[in-house]
Amino acid sequence: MVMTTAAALRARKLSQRFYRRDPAVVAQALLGCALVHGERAAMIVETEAYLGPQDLASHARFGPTNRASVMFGPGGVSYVYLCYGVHEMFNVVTGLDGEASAVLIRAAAPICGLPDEPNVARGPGKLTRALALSREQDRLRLDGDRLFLARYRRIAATRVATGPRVGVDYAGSWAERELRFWIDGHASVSGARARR
DNA sequence: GCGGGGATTAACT
DNA sequence: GTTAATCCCCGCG
Repeated sequence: MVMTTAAALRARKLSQRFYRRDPAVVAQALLGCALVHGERAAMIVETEAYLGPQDLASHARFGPTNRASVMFGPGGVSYVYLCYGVHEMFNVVTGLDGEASAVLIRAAAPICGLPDEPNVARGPGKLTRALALSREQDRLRLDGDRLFLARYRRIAATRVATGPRVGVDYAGSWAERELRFWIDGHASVSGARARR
């Protein structure tokens, strides 16, 4: 078996069209896809959808602010921000221009260019660290040469689990919506507050 | 300007 | 289970 490289994944890059759909649809479709940054690549195993200004868990709830205005543009672009003054979070903007939706990438399994340990990118903060993603990668097209997503593994619908999003208890009834998606039983899915 | 708090993590008790 | 780390965004005045 030949080791997959970041260069080999380039041929399977996702098009801009992929992202211009409903964030919950994109969140599920991203499971099993590869997130590639330079020579590093990991398979996405956990995502969350954020629906728009009406979603009280989303940064879009404040409108098109300096930080989050990229969410209001067309999909296929990165949104990276600093959380708790400590961790950077990597998001994929989705939908059409004017629809402020996005998908948070919460966990991934190593493919190449990073330590082959199931926990190295388990959790959104650890994922950005493992893939060397930071706010320098904010607002970049996701079909670039160094930063892109690609088809990698096909995940059967029966292997996809859903549940409430993590860390958004302040969002009232929006906290209960099942907008978190993960590959059931995968060792790289974040576990701490996985279930409620 | 000021103050509150957060899409987290690791290291404690 | 609890908490520190650490910063900048956002709302308000």
